[in-house]
Amino acid sequence: MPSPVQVLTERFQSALETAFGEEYAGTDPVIRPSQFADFQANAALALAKRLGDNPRAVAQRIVDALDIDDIADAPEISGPGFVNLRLHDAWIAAQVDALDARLGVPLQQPQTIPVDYSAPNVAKEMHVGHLRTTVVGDALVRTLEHLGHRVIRQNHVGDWGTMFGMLIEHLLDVGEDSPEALLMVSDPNAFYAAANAQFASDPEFATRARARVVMLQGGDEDTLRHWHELVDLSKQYFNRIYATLGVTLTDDDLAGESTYNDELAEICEELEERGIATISDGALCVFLDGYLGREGKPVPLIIRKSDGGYGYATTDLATIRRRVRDMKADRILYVIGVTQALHLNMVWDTARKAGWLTDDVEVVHVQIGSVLGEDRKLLRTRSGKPLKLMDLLTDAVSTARSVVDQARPDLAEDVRAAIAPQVGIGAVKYADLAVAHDSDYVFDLDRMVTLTGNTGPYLQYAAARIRSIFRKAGLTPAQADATVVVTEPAERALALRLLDFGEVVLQVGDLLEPHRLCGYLFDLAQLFSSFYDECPVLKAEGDTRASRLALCAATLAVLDQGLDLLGIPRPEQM
RNA sequence: GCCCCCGUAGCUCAGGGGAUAGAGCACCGCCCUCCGGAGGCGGGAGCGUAGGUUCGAAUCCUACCGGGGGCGCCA
Repeated sequence: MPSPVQVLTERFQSALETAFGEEYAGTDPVIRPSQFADFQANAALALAKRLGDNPRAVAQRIVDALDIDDIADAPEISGPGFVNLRLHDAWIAAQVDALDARLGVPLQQPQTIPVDYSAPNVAKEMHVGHLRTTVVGDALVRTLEHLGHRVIRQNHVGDWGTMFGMLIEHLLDVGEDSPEALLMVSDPNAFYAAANAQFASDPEFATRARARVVMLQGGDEDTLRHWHELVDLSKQYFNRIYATLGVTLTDDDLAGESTYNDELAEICEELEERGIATISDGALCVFLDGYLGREGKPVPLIIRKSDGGYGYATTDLATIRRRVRDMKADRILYVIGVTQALHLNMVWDTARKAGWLTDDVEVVHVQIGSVLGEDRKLLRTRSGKPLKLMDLLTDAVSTARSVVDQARPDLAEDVRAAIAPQVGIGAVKYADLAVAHDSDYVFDLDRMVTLTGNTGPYLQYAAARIRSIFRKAGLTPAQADATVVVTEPAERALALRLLDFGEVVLQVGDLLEPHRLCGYLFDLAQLFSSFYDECPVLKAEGDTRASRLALCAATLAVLDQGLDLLGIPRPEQM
């Protein structure tokens, strides 16, 4: 079921071909929403110069060749050469009727798309930065899969490094099943801090820790077993967060730094042999054109430290090689903080130079902006410490609880208790998704959970109320399959907007911008609100009632599908 | 110093080169005895500055101003 924009684009392209010849068949007719009609076509203005004719005359020639009587009124030429289009009510209604389970979302030519997102660190608390890459990444993944792509989730967890010597020794000291060890699951920063304090204050411990690092890197079996225990404890922590958030990541998606260990030496050797990397101050570095740092000095990408260890530049090179060579990626997404832009660009340029990244593979940095506090600085606790993510989520749920309590005192206690997490988590996730992913935004829990404005709870409420209409009608939405008839302006506006869903989802997958879907769903919910305000549904009779119920069902389906693509929970009632 | 991101209404944010720049919140004034008010209608107020490209710029380019971030052995 093509969207109105697609239908109109096709009609205009054949008109352009008819009017101006084959070479114009592929021209974009520039179909846009219009304040004076349903849509406008702006192609004439751009074509005027090329055709050596004035824009209004060009518009007339297009209109003369245009065949759209079956779907729209006679086009009007206005202003400097805009072609205004008003779709037939009957056509709009028929298009809504024709919506199937995909709701107008096309299946694209499948691509293989590894998506790198979330990427927390073992033995460290996830913070709001991780929250955003996790939530945005998951929405992109869901959307791309829905569009028919083969998405490979890549949770590039920080599970390797010199700090593991210290962590392992600490684990051994406190005992594997001790309460202190279980802090890894409940409060990983506390575990880390305890280990670190020991390292700083106890020379004997520090010596053991350093020796342990050597054993770990040497592949000592016993040490590896302990390392696994640590990673497993952290997995429990990650999974607790993911379950709370309703994120699709599982253990199968873990592709941590440690999984690249065997490739790092080889990568360095190859780059050095081929003269791409050189030793500088004892470290193996890649210097690339165009990267200058302080005082005009070239910025190195350090792929092997002077002590022989490897940093994240090397593992990131390994990720590219694996994703291009082994996974046969068409597109690779890195859903990572905006602060990593320089690093990523240097890694990509190095990979291109080495031939590991080829021009037929598109790499995209989905830049994630920072989450700020009211003071416009990075969000922290009042005492200035980084915020524990689980605390933040707990806060969100309890704030949502009070909103639900206030809005729905009629519901039973246990029902309200069940709704609160859906609303609270949905509110936080939606706030992350509703603003452009690369912009910083101010975290304001109270605003996120309100039932008015562009919030998650507003959309959840919209869907819940439509469900309640069907409960009251004694029907399931699926049973509301009557023919849609569009007469009232509010019905028309709602129906027309429903038809844009596929186009919007396509854009989200294309531009990797979930906030477009948020904006669309909000707009749709508002249009539904106006419709419901102006057009009685249950009180209407006969075909009108049936038609309006069908519109309700279509709106609910789009809201549900849209929220699902965003990963926002959908309470039955609220 | 170099590079990246960002300056849109009082606040939080949208605006894929197109007509008179939008929404939400906040504020002011009206209206609706409503299927569960996420009510409805109206109002004030804005594209950091200066150039350039274009028939047309919030959008593309350049400079400047202002804010944030990054820039050799943490990841």
